[in-house]
Amino acid sequence: MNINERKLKILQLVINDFIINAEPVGSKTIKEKNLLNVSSATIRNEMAGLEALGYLIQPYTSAGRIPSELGYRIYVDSLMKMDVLDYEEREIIKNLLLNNVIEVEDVIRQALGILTEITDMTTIVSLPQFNKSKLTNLKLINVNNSKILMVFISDSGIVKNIQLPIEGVNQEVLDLIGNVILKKLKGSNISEITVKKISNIKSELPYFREVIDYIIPVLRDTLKNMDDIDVKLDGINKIFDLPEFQDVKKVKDFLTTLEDKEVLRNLLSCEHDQKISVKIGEEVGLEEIHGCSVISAGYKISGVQVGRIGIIGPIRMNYPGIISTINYVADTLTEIFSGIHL
Amino acid sequence: MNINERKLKILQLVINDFIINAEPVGSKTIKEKNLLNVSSATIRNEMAGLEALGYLIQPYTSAGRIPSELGYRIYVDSLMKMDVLDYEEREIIKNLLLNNVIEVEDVIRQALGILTEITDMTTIVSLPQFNKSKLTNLKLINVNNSKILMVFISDSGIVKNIQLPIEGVNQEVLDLIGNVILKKLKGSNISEITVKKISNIKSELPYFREVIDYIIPVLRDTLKNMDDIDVKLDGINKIFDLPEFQDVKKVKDFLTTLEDKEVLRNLLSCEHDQKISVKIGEEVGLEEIHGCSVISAGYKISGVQVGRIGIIGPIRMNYPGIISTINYVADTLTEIFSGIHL
DNA sequence: ATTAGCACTCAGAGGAGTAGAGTGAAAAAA
DNA sequence: TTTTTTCACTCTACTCCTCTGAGTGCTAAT
Repeated sequence: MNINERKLKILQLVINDFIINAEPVGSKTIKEKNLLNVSSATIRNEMAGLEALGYLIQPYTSAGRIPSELGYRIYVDSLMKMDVLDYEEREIIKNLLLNNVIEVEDVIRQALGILTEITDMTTIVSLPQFNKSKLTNLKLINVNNSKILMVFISDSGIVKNIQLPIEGVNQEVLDLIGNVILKKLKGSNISEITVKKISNIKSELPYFREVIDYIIPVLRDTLKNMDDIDVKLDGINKIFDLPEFQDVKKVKDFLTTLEDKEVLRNLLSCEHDQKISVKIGEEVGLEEIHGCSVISAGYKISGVQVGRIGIIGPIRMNYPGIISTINYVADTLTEIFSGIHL
Repeated sequence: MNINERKLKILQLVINDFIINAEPVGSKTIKEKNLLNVSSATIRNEMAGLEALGYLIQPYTSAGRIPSELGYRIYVDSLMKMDVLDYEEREIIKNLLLNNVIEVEDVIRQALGILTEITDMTTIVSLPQFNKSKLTNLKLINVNNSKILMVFISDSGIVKNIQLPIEGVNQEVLDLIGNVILKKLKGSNISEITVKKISNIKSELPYFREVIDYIIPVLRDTLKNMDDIDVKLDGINKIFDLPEFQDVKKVKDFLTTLEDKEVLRNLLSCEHDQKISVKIGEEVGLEEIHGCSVISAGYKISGVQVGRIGIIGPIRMNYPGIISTINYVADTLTEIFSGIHL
């Protein structure tokens, strides 16, 4: 059995139909689209061929066909016609995102919300990795007699707070210590701030040893912990409207699995930081989640891909439309983060 | 038809059984508990009486009875035997909470997680209202040439950051301005920082007018927006294990409704800031949520009730056990927030 | 006032029957 | 050889029916 133009055309029609109706597609349905001037019997023969090739699946004898994961792969790689977002849609997205361009995290959260509304899918985003950026400012602030606040600021405009329990150090001393630490570390790539570099600070601060001895290990641990990429989720209840999630067990599995941030990171991860990644079914690579696809696109801050934004939904989804939307949202994020310097 | 001891005893037994088994309770089941030396026929008569009084409901002819909301109300108010948490359970809760006593928000989040695990219910908490506390420190920090960061610290140890887009103001100037604003507002109750009070600051800062003119309205707006109580949710997927949520529509309604923070605030609100609040069924007062009860307890920071922690679940729940757990968790929060001064 | 006895009710499970969508394959047509 | 017509066949989903069992309410006896 070999593949041919007509088979591919039929595969495309079956997938297009199944994406909309979520029900097995029969030869008669394809015939009625009037795009192939052949009878339903011919289509049946071709469909049997596509099944033998592994692109279609028959749920049971005498049902129509549904696409296999391999079928979707072919579809995504070579059959689907990419949508181009029309001007209005692009303007809507851009304007909504430009609404709030002060804090990186807020812009991203906004983008996630917009993507949820447009795609009607559950959306995921990974926030910029703090440790990929450079430290530009650091402050120690007295909270009260028993606690100080450390504020880190990176060149990508991300702010991190850490509170440390330290007894009675006044603000002047904190400013002094803070300035010495900052002078030593300013401009360093955060992931490159090593134990050695930090230990050097000590030699420059002969006073307030007890405070320094306390702060430095905390600083080190904190920077180490920033390795974890933070991930956000939105639109989980979009799945309730999908026929794929009409039984409670499926919903439970889906929601329970997505509670784990490690899982979310995994969903968004992809080889070589590709711009667009489309994982279909088993390619998603999580044992807990079956029958889902993940589409994501990377966004950049100062030319470096620092995070990804995407969606997760049933394998049956509008790939071309969703890919273009995600792509545009990611591009707009990149544009906002580079144009207006945050 | 009048109420009597035996009827109340039967009501109690029916509710205790229904809480566990989630199925209509028949006269035979009650008889087999061997706590009443009467026949099932007598129990049937009494149950018919309880139904006439509105405490029990028969889902259909020839089914057992289930408690009505009124029945649960009587149960909670006077029939149930309050559990006392045993020593071990108290120790577990306390130790888990003492694990992390640096930031108020982290402790509360931890408490929420613990409550979810112990009660197997969806949990809700309202974070301390920033505007009920006093401003103790304020810093302006240069993020980069186009942005500054304002850090507010309150006496309850809560920290808020706001980023403002302001061009090229150097750190010395920011320190100066920050100090003047702080001197003027330090110790003020945040909700009492009025427009007038803020405007007074201007007169003390004859220099850097353009920066001041920009910062002051932002400061005012920010403080005004802090009125919103922030609310957190945990354990939403606990509902999947409950027989009450075995159809997708119910799950959808539940989850969709709880997405709205305003709804969550409503769930936790109660008259006169009672220590413990038990809202049963319709008393929950939300049109969108039926068949649920909400139990919550207030916690304090420096003697003032600043937030509440609680659970939401089906009306059929283990009231005595859950009430004592929530009560203990809230007390422990209060203790942590007062003992170790944050 | 309580209980035993009994006829009655109703949800839910299981089974039979039916409709309809869709197939595969043989035979006819192109 | 390829395509189409035709038709028997398959399988799900739905409806209708019956049967079972839990639980009731009522009556008469204790």
